[in-house]
Amino acid sequence: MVEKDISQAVIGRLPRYFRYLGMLKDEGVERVSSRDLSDMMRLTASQIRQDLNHFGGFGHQGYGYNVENLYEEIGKILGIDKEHNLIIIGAGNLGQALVNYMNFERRGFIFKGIFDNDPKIYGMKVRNIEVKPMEAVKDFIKNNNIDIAVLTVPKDSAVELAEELVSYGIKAIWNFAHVDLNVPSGIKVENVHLLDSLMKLSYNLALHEE
Amino acid sequence: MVEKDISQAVIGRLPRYFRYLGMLKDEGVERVSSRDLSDMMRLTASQIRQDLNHFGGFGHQGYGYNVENLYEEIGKILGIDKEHNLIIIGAGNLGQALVNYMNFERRGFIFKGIFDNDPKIYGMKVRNIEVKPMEAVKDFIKNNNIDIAVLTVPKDSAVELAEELVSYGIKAIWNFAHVDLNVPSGIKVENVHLLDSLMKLSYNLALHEE
DNA sequence: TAGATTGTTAATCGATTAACAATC
DNA sequence: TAGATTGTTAATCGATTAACAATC
Repeated sequence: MVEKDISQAVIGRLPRYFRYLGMLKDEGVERVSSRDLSDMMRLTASQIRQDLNHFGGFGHQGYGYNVENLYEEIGKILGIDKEHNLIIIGAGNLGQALVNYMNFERRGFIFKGIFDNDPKIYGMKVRNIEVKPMEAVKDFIKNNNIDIAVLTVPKDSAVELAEELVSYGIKAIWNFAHVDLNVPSGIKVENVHLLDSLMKLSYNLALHEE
Repeated sequence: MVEKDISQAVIGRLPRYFRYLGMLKDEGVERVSSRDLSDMMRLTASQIRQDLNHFGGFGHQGYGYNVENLYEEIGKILGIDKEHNLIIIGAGNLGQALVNYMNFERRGFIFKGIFDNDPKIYGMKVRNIEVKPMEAVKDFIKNNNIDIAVLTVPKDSAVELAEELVSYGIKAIWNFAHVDLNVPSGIKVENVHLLDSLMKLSYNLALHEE
């Protein structure tokens, strides 16, 4: 992977392309034109072609794109042709819900460990994974080839925990805590700020009310 | 609220402004300049001033912005000066986790009802709210002044359910199902596509690996 | 071959940044 | 008053859309 400097706007659309191509594949569709795909996805054919051509010429003139091939190529670009090992920090409701959600595993995101700092739940099992104390996380990362840490802890401890995880070699954090993490450049953070999302909905709702 | 045609890029930044202003308020800070705020938030002072001026001149020359005042104004813009009543469709792990998460309620997002189509869990209580059968949702919406429906159901039933909810008068949907809903214009949808988010992280991780 | 559709260049549109007069 | 900082206009940058020659 040497495609550099591709805007996050483009990258943000890739999973959606992937999803639509997966649907077409499941329907047994063999090829699709940028025009047809754009009709389905409600964006312009031009944008689709521009987006894809950041990564290579996957299409054929007069034919369009081979669905199965393009699906696979986007999968590779997204790095989900390989498995990823995850740990989750914070075994609360949300943490447990994520571990129990099977679709991540189907796409190669495998939960390997769950950690918490509440002794009352040490040993508790969530989908066959035992909750371990935070003290065990350092060795666990080293010994289990962990790529991604999922932070489902209260915001007050999140910033400090992120720094700790980075010091143990974690390169990517999926952050559900409602706070901006402060990590060195090179460490990838993807925020899921649920309250922010809900506020956006509230704004758009207020706009057309009354 | 008559501020129209403001780009979603701007709106997407409002909750973050709100969060930083809340922090400053809690620290007892009285005023802040766009410059100071931009240093904290790692964006340009120019952008902050442009963003805010979409909604009005909240600052004062030579002084900056009054923290408490700006915090309140942004709260109003986001529509969280009022309470919102929500129902949740799908009482699985994620649905339960959301209901149990107290921070939504603290911001005026109140879960009023939980619905599912699995008879085995009818009557089960999640934070004192009883899970009701889907058949009850129509009347519930009518009688309880519900603004927002939260969809935490498998993707296969989501599209149909969304249409049903719209027919009952729901104006906003917070969609956790991994599918694009098909609703009339005017109905607000905010998607939380967790798998897409994780894929973005995977992409960015792959980029700098090896 | 004729028709379809790509990849890519050029044109447009929109968002961000810079600059500065206004003014507290 | 002098200094600080806004609100706003102008300049720049980047992303999206349009157009079309290349070619399957």
